[in-house]
Amino acid sequence: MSTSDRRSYHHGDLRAALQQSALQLLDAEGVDALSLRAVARHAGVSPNAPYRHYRDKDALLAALAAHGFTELAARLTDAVAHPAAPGADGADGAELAETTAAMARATVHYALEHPGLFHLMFGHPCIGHPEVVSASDAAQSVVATHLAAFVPPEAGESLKIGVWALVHGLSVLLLGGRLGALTPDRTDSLIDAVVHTLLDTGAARTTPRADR
Amino acid sequence: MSTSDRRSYHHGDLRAALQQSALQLLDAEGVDALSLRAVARHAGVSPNAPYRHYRDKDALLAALAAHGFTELAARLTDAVAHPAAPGADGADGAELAETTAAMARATVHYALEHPGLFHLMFGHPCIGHPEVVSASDAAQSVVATHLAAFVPPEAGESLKIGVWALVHGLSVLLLGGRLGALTPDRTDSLIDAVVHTLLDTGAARTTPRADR
DNA sequence: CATTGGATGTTGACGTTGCACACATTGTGG
DNA sequence: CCACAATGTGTGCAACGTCAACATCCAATG
Repeated sequence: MSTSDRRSYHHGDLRAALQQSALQLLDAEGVDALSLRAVARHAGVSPNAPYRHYRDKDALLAALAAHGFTELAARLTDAVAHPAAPGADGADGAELAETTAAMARATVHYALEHPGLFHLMFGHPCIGHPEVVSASDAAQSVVATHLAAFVPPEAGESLKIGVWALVHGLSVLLLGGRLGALTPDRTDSLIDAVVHTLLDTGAARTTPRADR
Repeated sequence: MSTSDRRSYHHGDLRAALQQSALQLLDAEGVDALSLRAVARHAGVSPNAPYRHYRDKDALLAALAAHGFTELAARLTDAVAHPAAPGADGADGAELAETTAAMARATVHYALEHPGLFHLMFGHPCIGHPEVVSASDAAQSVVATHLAAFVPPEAGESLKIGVWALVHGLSVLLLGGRLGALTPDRTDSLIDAVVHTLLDTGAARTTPRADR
């Protein structure tokens, strides 16, 4: 079978299998091409089997989106925990920009890795589901936490929103492939350049870092 | 009939009527609730009439999206042409932030006015349509033009991408209603605060040459 | 052990959708 | 005046989401 062998009439853990199948199809075929029936087919069960585990199609999509946000949050914390930045100039005042760039890179990578999922997470309107909202809030709070170290709580709210918006906007732009096809390296340096152009030099430095 | 009286077998300008009906339904019911048949119904014609004017459903959606980008571009130029900014005098170095905030406000307003359309413009993957791409590029170039006055062409690319990403991210965030329900006034001041937090003390002052 | 009940998967059906085909109606150029 | 291309209609089909009824299995109870 596509995902795992079915022992008999009962499938050991259909819920997880459906989620897995849905994720594969989502990133392979796109959001709107994802049909509940196709998911069931891929999992090797009848078209109506999913209804024993999800109330309707939106419930499945919501579960996928929530999973995506949780995974994104993990990526974000990882990205900040051990930075992949080459120069390692972390000591001076550009830490804010560097942290932001790291989170932007992580988000964009995740978006490019899972385009269908990402589009579902941010694009689908039916995702007012509370499950999704809380997962999304958790991811956002990761950003807020990492940002809080650099600014007074006064401006923290604006910064948080701005950075989250910037990161998300960059992801969408790059996902759309509108900025030309880029190698992963070029993508990273583009992200760095954009982030630094916007908010470098804020507190400490006064000259934009113009590399390249 | 819903839109206009049909004189007889032939409808004077079905193409435009369909577009109009589709726009109404789009913002009323949401993107995925929009069916070609519903559009035809709303326009008072048979389910297959649209196929004489649009190759398929995606073609209709693409036309709508392109229309949206064109209208957005117009709003952007308007917003910068006669700024609605309150006490802010534009003579000092904060012009960049003020211009950006104006464009962000215009975009967010447009997004909140036409949520369905906006979601289609940025969310729908089937919009690789060349018609949409060129309209989107036109809108983006409006942003680039207004930004070019404040920075050297060197950093212009990064700034353009960053501002476009920021504006789009803010729109999505506010469209999603994730930041709490806001009055229009509160929305505007939130946008201003975010944009200034990101740009004011940073990029604006770092470019000493306010050329020309 | 046998029974039985709830959880899980299946089958059939209904209404809706996007789209392809053949057909009807029109006003317009020869 | 009339054929013809443009435009709208009708019918049909496969796929979809979802509901209702049925089948099958595991597990607890006697």
